Amino acid sequence: MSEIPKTYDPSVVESEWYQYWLEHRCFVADAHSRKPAYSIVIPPPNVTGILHMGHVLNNTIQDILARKARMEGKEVLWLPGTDHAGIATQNVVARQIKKDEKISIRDLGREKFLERVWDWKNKHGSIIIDQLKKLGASCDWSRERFTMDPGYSKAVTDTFIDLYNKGLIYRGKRMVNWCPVALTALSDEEVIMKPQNGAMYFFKVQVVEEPNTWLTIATTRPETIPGDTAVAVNPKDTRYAHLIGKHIYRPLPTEFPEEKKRIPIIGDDHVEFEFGTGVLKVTPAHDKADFEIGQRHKLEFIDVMNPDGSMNDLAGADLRGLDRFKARKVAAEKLTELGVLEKEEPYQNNVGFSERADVPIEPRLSEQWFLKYPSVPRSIEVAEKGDLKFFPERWHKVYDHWLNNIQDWCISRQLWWGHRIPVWYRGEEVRCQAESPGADWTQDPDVLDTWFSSWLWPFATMDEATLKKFYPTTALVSGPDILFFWVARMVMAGLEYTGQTPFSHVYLTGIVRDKIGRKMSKSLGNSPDPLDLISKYSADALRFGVMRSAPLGQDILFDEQHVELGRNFCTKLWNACRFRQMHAGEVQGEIDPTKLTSDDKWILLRLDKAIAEIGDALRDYKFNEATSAVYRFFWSEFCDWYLEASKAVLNGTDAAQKANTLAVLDFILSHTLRLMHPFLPFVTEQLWHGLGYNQDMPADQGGTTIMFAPWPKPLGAEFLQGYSLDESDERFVEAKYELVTKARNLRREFNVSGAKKVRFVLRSNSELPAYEAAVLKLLLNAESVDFNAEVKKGTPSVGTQLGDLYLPLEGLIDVSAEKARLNKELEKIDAEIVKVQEKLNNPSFAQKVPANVLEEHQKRLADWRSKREAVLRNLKLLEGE
RNA sequence: GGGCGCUUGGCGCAGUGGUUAGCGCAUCUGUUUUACACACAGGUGGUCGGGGGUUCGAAUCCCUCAGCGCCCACCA
Repeated sequence: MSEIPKTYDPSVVESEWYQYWLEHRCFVADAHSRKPAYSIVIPPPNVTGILHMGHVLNNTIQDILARKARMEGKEVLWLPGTDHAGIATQNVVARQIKKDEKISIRDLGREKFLERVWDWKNKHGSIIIDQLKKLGASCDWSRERFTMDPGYSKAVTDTFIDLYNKGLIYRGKRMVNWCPVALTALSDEEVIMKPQNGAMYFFKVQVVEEPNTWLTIATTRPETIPGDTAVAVNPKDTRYAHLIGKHIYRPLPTEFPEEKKRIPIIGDDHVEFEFGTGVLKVTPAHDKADFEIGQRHKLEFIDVMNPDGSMNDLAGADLRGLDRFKARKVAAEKLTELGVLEKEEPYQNNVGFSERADVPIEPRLSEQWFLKYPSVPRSIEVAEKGDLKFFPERWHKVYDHWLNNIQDWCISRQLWWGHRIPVWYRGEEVRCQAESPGADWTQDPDVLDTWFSSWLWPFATMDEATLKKFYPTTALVSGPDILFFWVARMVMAGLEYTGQTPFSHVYLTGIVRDKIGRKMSKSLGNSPDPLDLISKYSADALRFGVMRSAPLGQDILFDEQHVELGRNFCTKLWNACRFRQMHAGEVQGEIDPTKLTSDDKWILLRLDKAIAEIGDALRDYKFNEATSAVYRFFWSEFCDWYLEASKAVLNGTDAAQKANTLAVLDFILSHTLRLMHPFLPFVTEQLWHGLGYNQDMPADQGGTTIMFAPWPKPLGAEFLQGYSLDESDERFVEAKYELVTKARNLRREFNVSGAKKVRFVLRSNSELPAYEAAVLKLLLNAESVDFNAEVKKGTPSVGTQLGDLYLPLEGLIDVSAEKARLNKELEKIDAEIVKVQEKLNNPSFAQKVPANVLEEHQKRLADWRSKREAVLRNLKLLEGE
């Protein structure tokens, strides 16, 4: 046992213990262990990323699960790593190069650029890993993986080849979400719909065959008119149905000859009667729905834009070279000049934005690789059958809905940073294989969507032995924002390639928001730097604060005050342990059951309850409940009551009794530290050693580190019986504490300072044992507690379950005031009695209510009545002689 | 348009049919009492978004309205 210093300096302690754990290989998972396995794979953060509050939440939860599992005797693997994050990383490095060297990456060339990205990765890639270490994450760093590691990359390539050979991957010219800034295709999931304020343009077109007939078309995108290859109406729409088969002249580009502007009027069910004018311009190359109409009617596809979103030659002389937004305005002007623009109305619609570049995506026809998702029915089935469970459960529905409506996944990206598509071309020949078939073959220039690699994460990260021991993993902890991107896809890949769901529990955290509910973001500047919080309050404090405010799957409104609370809690723990140590003595061994005081029994029972509660809460992933239970037990029950009561013995003279109380204190503290360790790994480790609890333990049971000390189990019937702990002890002690609270209230009401030692009188039928009297005296800060002594008329009093308590006050007695006070009290009690009685008098209540509820109500009534009697007794005393 | 979540004291949340609706923060009062002022003791403050229903009994179940938020969806 080393001496616990007066103040706790987390900054030193935390880094020392982390180093210690690393040196003792505490986080390393043994694939050949005989212990039952518990495994988690980390959601790999972006290599370019820095730790934010979402990571703190996510990884604290995983760490809690991992640490608890270790203490429960499991062989734990928490597998860490990072994601190459294609677009994000490419952007970051490209921007840096542009800034430093004023050159674009195209100038640099593919090979050179990739070298730069690797340089960047090697230089900065460990930042977020180091930050996780600061947080206390107990990951097995010896197994750290990166999605572009050679082995991992091979898995990605092999997967592609396999799915290709199965006919699930195909190449096709289709409508994709095109990001005009990143110049790449995106998956549907990477598109974010945002309401935009734009305009609806109404323009008219002349029917070729009926020059007197004009149709009015509504559009938000007049710049795409040069790409229109038909006009569509609903065949059931009587206003227009007769025109199907005829033609109109497309107004743009103006300089085109008439025959080039002549486009058909077609009938298609997709057109809504009510919307706009009921006439739809069809632009198959620039709109997903129009593309489908185009296919149905074998229309021409005219692409009028360049990849960067500017207009090309086909858009005509007026628009050529203009940016799409500028072109929209110019197109509207042209329509006005032609005299065909009827009106322009403000209009709000949803526009898809590129997640990364935050610009409107362009639906664009392009040649891409697509994947028909594998193992979809089984993915739905495993969740239905409960082999895959969601916490909270409601996410199952969301998962299910997505799987039932998925479209093929566009997996190719026009980027350089990522896994190259393993497809080779020679003229018309195509081959899908890892290595080049020969010198005259060229590889597909595209890379794969980052998620096409991360969906293999739970198994592609593991070697054979590790897989055998730790796969499938136990739990996955993720934010709900990547449920589709990552979680669902991992299930599919897992089922397809391992035949098993890669994890059986999915815990979806809330999203961390600021205290007024906004999403944390760099641009708002409302995201605190977790490292600042750690250096200000400690990692333990940060973890505790975040956990305490993280209800099951609800969004978390982050407030620094939570962290402050966490720090205060650590300090409280520190001081309570110091208190134990100040009362000297070596760690006490066994508790002598015959020497237990009522308070000892009470706190042991409370501990038992807390252990059960914390265990249950953690089993259900209710981290805030677990944290609250820890908090309540330790602070409100142990510190506020037991510790204070224990001073009656510790400051006394009975050495044997003292030793027993110290043994109880050690028992409680040892359990408490272990219960807290998953939440507060550092301070608990420090105190575990500081109090010497490691000394009697075998090395793998907490002798070296609290990390492997056994996780507390409920004490069990045998223990409770052996120590003769039962409800009567609980009731008595609670009555005692109730008396103390009431007495303190009495002081308050009569302005008697809590610091002043005063005399109390307790009048009761049964005498209190000396120990109880001593505890009362201490808790009441009394000069004495006189049993059944005489009190003067008008002495303030309060009725308790242990008797009537009086606070004799010389010279301060005011009979009428006291009478008024008691009468007021009486009124309150009477009201309660009426309430309960009314319930009990209701005949259907007595009939229908279960026996225990009835009993409870009767007990309550008796309780109120005895309180009433106490007040009446005292009133009588006031009036009497 | 569909789905989901939320609405409890000033703020953030617990409580999902049965004690006097809890907790933390904030606030007010008192206390520097040898574990802790990052503390201790005590207090003020809510009838549980509105309305209706089921029930002996509802914050808790059902219906409905309203507000906030999220997700999904090819209405130009």
